[in-house]
Amino acid sequence: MENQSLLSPLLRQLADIKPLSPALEAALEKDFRQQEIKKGSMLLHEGDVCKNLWFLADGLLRSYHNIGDKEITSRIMFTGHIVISPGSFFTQTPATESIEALADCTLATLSFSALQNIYTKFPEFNLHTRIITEQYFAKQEQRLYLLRKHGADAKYKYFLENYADFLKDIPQKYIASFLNIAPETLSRTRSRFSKK
Amino acid sequence: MENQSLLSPLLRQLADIKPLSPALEAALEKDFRQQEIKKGSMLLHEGDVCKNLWFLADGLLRSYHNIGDKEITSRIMFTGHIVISPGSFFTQTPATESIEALADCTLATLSFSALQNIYTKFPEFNLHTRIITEQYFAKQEQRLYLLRKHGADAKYKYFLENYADFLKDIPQKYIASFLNIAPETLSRTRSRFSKK
DNA sequence: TGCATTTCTTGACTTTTGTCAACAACGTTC
DNA sequence: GAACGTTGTTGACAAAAGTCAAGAAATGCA
Repeated sequence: MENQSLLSPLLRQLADIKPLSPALEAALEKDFRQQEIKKGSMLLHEGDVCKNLWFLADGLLRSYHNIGDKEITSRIMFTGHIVISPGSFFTQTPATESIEALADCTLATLSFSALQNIYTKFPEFNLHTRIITEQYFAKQEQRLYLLRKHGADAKYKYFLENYADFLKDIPQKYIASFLNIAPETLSRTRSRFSKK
Repeated sequence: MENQSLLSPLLRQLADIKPLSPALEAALEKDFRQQEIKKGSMLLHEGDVCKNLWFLADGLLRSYHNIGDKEITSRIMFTGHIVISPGSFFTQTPATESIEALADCTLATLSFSALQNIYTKFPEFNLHTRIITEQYFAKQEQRLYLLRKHGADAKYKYFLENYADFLKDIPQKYIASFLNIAPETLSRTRSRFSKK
């Protein structure tokens, strides 16, 4: 990858877990390639295999499922996130979700096969990804907790306390979808909250 | 651990990922200890740090959150599962969930610190746990998908297709809690389904 | 700046689910 | 096998959220 600074936040994140050998760092810089996508375009289509891992150097992404005739937002990912469709990437089977860009994005892209080669050549990299997977796992738990909350008010309150800072500039319809409630319900909940 | 056969399903699972060196296998057999708990007893209390990883050699466990005045089931774990409270175990911070035994259980228990020692002595073990964490991560996604489904009927249908085989002998009130619906609603949904 | 599109809000209404209560079914224990 | 506690079912009702529709506000684009 030519533009080294794009990858440096990720490399720093990895080095914080355990310093990377120069050879491993060089391999990562070689195998990640830069990718730009425009707001509104799709990074992954439901049914396709997620063949890449992305580091979102800048921008905003949304993953969603089509359930019946409506879209339900599974995750919203912003600058600094490592992005995959987990079930699809890990097992290289068709994805059940799509990923779209909510803003122009700059990505660093690593293919599944390149990652496997890195694991083979640098077995110590398993430590880094083990820990990162654990971190994202714990985040998923928090997400599950939100969805289990009863009542739009409780969900919105939890959202304010745990996600609002990150998801400040996002259209409300996506927040509603993230909370798994109708946009109208969110609108009413918000006006009820602001009256207090 | 004296009773080697208790651990062998886990060792086989690990060896399927990549064969274990005899030294690593010996270390695991040494550090895992056998533990029995009775139906109804607690394996982990909300607020405590999850200091152990368990391999559920036999039995049935349920994890749940106390939300408001009611319990909401997060997971149901049966024979063969690796059990932790993820957010708590990975970061050694207080758990937000409790784990109770729905049946008499036989467990193989590994402490967090023993696991860290194993990582230090056998860095190659990170490969195994990286892959296992990925597998459980993908399962969580499926769980999230269920909770996002709208309507008791759709949830129950998804449950039948994806979980029913595993959760056959479990009281319905826990299934209802697993689906995040009231037991009465599940009862009505079931009777509606059986009429078709 | 002005027009067009999208998003947000509000109201009226419908549908779904939760709640409470009574009772039936089941399993356990003595 | 009788009495108990637990679990599951059913009904009536209340509460919550979804839906549809109209208009306001915000945004994007020419």
